[in-house]
Amino acid sequence: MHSTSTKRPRRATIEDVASGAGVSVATVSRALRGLPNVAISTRERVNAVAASMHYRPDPAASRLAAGRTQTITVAVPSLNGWYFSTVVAGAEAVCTAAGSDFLVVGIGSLAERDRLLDDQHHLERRTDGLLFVELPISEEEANTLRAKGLSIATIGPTTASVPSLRVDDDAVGRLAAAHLTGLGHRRIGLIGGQPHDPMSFDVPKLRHQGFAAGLAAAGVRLDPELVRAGNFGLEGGQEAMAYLLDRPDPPTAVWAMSDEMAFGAMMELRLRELRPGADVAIMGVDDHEFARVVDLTTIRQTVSDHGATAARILIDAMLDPDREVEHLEARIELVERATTAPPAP
Amino acid sequence: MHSTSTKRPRRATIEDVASGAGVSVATVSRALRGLPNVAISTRERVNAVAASMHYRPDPAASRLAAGRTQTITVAVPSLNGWYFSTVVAGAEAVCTAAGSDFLVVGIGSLAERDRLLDDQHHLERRTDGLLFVELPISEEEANTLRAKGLSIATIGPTTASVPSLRVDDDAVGRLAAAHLTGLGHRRIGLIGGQPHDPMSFDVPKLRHQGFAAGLAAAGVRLDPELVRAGNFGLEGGQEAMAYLLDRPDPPTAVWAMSDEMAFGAMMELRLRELRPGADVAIMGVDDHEFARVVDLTTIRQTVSDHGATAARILIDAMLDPDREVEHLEARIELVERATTAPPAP
DNA sequence: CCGCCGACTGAAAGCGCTTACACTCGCTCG
DNA sequence: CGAGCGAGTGTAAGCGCTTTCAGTCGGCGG
Repeated sequence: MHSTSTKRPRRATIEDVASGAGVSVATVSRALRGLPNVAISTRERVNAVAASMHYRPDPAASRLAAGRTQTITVAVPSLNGWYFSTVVAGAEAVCTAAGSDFLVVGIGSLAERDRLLDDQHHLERRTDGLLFVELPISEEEANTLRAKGLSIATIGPTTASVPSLRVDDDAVGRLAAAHLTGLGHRRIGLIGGQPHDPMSFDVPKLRHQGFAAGLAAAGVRLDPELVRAGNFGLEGGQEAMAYLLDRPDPPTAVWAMSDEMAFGAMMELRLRELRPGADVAIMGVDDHEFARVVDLTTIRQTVSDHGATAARILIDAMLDPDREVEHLEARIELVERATTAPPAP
Repeated sequence: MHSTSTKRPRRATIEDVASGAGVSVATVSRALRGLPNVAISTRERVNAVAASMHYRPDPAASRLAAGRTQTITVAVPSLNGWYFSTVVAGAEAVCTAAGSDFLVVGIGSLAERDRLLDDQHHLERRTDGLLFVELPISEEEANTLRAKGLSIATIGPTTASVPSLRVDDDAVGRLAAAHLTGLGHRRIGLIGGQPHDPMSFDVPKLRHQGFAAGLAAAGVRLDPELVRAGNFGLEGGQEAMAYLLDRPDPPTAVWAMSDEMAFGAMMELRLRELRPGADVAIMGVDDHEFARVVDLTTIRQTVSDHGATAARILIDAMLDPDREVEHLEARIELVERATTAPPAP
């Protein structure tokens, strides 16, 4: 028991299977992958022998020989944060189930995104498909990637030639506006994302637009004084709420563009001993798992499905490159809870 | 513009670089990987040529030839849930920075875990290192994996021969007990994880033990009547709290083994119009991002570091197989907030 | 009865790297 | 002054698959 250099038994190769089954390696390769032109009897024999040997094709070898990697990569701004990790979880399940390896690369900044795209040689022979989560891709970048043989899809930002899953952010804004005005609020604040956040420029803008339009439809004006942007996390929401409450004529209702921001806003309310709903109506977007915990009114997105659906679209596109480009739209739904109520009289 | 069969330019290979630099492919390979026995001048020339050609070694080819994959795989029970996604995020950052591909595989059940380990041929030539998050590994399984040439590390469950990062769950329990008894509570409840949850059997058990011991040290008995287990999420916590409050002699303070469970417990309090802190003291573990939102007293773990640190340990072990097995212990720290207070008089 | 076709199989040429081994020098050392 | 040595380089043999191409063979139409 003092030899550390135990030579481990060679793992079965395709040749072992071939000789075991009395056929050539070519036939084994075909049989195992379910290609046509293999006699049933041969196929069965090969499968049996392979199984008995616990044979697994070496991924590196087949990648090298076939030029396909059986790998899908998801590029995501961050793995922290409920939204992203949930999306990734959904995608992982689908990709793994489809027999692909699932690679994750975190893109923390626009610079990293550019590096990834710029240096496409890094990706080129490393992955077959690329799923961009909330990362905008230009037509041109898409073309370059496709020219390298990569399939792509996006969640969030939409590019005409790239299959995508998006949320109708304009509709989200309108829905929020309708709910709040429906309750009778007239003085309404908005907590948004950084309008200049280069990572997801569209979302805040569209939601803002839709919200303003929705208010207008109810005869309410969105006072620019009551619009405050911050980062999409807790801090951003808290800071923005503090700002709004400090206005000379503060809002009676506030919509935050994400539940996490709404949570932050609620923290600020608590600090000031104001009650959500009773003193200030507050609502978010996402139906984050914890929205229930604090009884937050919100607009539900089925985020886990987002990842799964987008992965599905991507895989479809990989299987059939001639398939028409799919642009799906995710469902949204108002969830009324305790943090919104008619304004205090 | 009607030809879809644009043949893309061949990507540069090591041979292109070799002829470009006027050396053999062997020398290019050595130069690019920083191996010794390459003249400085040669190395520089090769690097320059490679850079000018945007050359990247084909990962599949080098994997096949070298037998190393430059890939680290993290096996995690789920990507949903704050704890796991945070750990994974930490590990991703380190692995990517170290130049490894980062593969994620979700292990939703014990059966899947067994499949993964059983069918080790699946992993064998697919990854160099394996990080198990909250997945127990036996000595024997560890040996088999090592025999296949895989390096391993764990977060959570500890196996003697496997580098690991763990939390002293006994100490966690004692810390919680000390805090609650210090406030003057005597009738104290415990919301735990499934004792039979095969995925992470140790954690609930050890925390339970430590908690009981901590109470005992303060002269308080842990009434079995006031111990209730559920799953580690919101629902589990809510259900358990409901159960505890329905006891004939309900507790004045409750410790939940995770913040998520504590949040669930707080939901139940709200349903019954009881105030956390004032009516029932409640505390958790993790310092989940939202603990601040609801002002929850908790025991902080630096979860993001967990992933990063464990990845670091794994990489170290891979680089130097003879290195002594590291067993690190994560820091814990009491964070006092508003949900714990002395018992109502 | 013969040629042709389609179903099936095998031989062999890679895929783009790594690495053992052999080799060439210009020096140092005895 | 020759053997020996080490630094630097090249040659070539794989790594374990996939895929093209060239068959082989039995059956069927003419």
